[in-house]
Amino acid sequence: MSWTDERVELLKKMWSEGQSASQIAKELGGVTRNAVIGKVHRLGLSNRSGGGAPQQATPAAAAPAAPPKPEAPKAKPSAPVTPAAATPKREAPAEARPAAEPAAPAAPAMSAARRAIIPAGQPLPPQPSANEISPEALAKVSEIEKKAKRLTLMELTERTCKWPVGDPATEDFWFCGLPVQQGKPYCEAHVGVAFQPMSSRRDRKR
DNA sequence: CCCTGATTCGC
DNA sequence: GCGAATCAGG
Repeated sequence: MSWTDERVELLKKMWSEGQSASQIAKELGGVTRNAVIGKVHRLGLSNRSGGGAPQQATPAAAAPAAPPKPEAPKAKPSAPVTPAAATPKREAPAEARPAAEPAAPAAPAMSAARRAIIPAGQPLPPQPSANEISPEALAKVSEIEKKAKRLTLMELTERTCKWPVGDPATEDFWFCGLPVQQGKPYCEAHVGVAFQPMSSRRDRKR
């Protein structure tokens, strides 16, 4: 693979968006994160500042080269607003057993998809959910989504949060990807809304 | 251990 | 110019 114009463009775009070198490498394909970092430096844009600097820059970095930033702060269209913050709460699986957890990501993702067939982008509140997740947990989730790695299904590993965000039927769909909590399939924030203690349903008339 | 970016240096 | 190896850090 070589650094074609298109690839460089994507690199620039992603880098200024705050994506990590490894994520960019995955997206580009055919290159390692080292290659990406190397290119970033050769392009002289190690200074990420194009609208927002959310990452965690290395404090000890005396970069002598700090050329002007030609990249204009292109408005990031990605939907920061996600109904998913409230969406998945409905299917929050109240699992009490810390054992076996099959295809965790598929479950919530799919169920969200089938219902999304109706309205896309509108809150889908029907469905009398019989559980209330602490507002704190939900707030935490919407916040965490800003820092999410936004991985694709293929990029998920055993230690990346598999919480789905967005509508699987659209481009705006990804998995959290943040570091999972010990043994769980989700990150801390998502574990909070995914695993509910058995409650609010003392009457399990069946 | 997982991850991050920074730098070096043979190619 | 490129990027693996390495370094330094969280």
